[in-house]
Amino acid sequence: MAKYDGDKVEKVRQRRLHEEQNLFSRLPATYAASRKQGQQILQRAAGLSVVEWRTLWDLSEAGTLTIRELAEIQRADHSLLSRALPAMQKKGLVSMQRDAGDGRQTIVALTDAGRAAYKRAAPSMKRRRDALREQFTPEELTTFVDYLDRLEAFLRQPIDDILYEKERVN
Amino acid sequence: MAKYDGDKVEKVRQRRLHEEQNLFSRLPATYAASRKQGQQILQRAAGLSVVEWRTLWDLSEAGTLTIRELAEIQRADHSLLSRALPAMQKKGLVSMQRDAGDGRQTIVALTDAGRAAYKRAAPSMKRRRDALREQFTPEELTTFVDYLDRLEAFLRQPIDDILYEKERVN
DNA sequence: AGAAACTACGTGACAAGTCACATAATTTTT
DNA sequence: AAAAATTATGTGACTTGTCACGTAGTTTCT
Repeated sequence: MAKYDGDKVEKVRQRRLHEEQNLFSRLPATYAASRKQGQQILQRAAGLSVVEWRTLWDLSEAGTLTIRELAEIQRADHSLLSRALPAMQKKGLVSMQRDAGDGRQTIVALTDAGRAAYKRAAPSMKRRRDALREQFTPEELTTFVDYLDRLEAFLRQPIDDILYEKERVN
Repeated sequence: MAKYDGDKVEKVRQRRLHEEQNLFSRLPATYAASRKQGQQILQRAAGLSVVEWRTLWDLSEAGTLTIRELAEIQRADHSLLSRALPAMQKKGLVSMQRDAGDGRQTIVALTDAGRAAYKRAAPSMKRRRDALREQFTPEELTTFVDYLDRLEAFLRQPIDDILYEKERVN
């Protein structure tokens, strides 16, 4: 005895369809899917979290880095790293030591275990990036990144510039 | 006495540049910026959170909805709504009642206060959407959403399809 | 040199998501 | 009709991310 309210179903469909065209509502869902997929792959391949993976990758590519540098590369707040790193150290993935030259900084370096974990995860992550390249042409990817660039620039504007744009002298 | 390690600076720059082209690493930062901007506007305009705003908007457009329907429209997990709604009820923004017809469901409806809060926030949010349309042409926006569509479809694939694609019989 | 300003990091509090699992109500099967 | 499967919701635990603020170390200014 399905009490089917066709009108209601249609309303939901309409609303969902409408949201489908809204960039601001698509972005969270797309990112959430990305994060979830990344988490699954990393968990399975090497028992790593996304933040851990990014950190190992950056250290592999750029050598030792400070917390601030890691945060800058990852476009994230330093506090995220500040919290994740001690745990990574405890797991033996990285070493941390105060910079002798500048006592404020902490120098983070890969350990052998960190390098090994990176190597366990890297092939799967590479396969994922390769698979993405099968879905988009190089031109599309370039355009996509360009759109994200422009969107991010827009989003990082002071909100007054957006809300009271007419008063801007531009 | 700036101990300037030019080589190191260059490494960081290189690494950041590299990440700049990586969709998987741009997405989190772009989304974070979007969320932050939305939070600021909503907080200032009506003291609302993003989840609250979405919910008020959906209810305004589609009438009363169940928790599942709200989650579906928002492409989010039902638990997010399940947690947010009681607080919204306490604030007087929505009413919740068990569906008499199907005792599993909860019917969520706007209250007058909810409608008022929606009306306070809506103009700013509309201005933001309008401002976005000044940054992208309609064609670009369509393409952008299409890319997000395709990316999301890719991301929601079972990870085995991605990691062992060669074995797929497709 | 001492004061003032700046920088790096740690940490508490919160928002927005996810998953897994429990429970109760409904629907489908046998 | 009873059993089995499905569905809607609630809830604990966790990840990723933000901000604000405190503290300590460095740099700049006077």
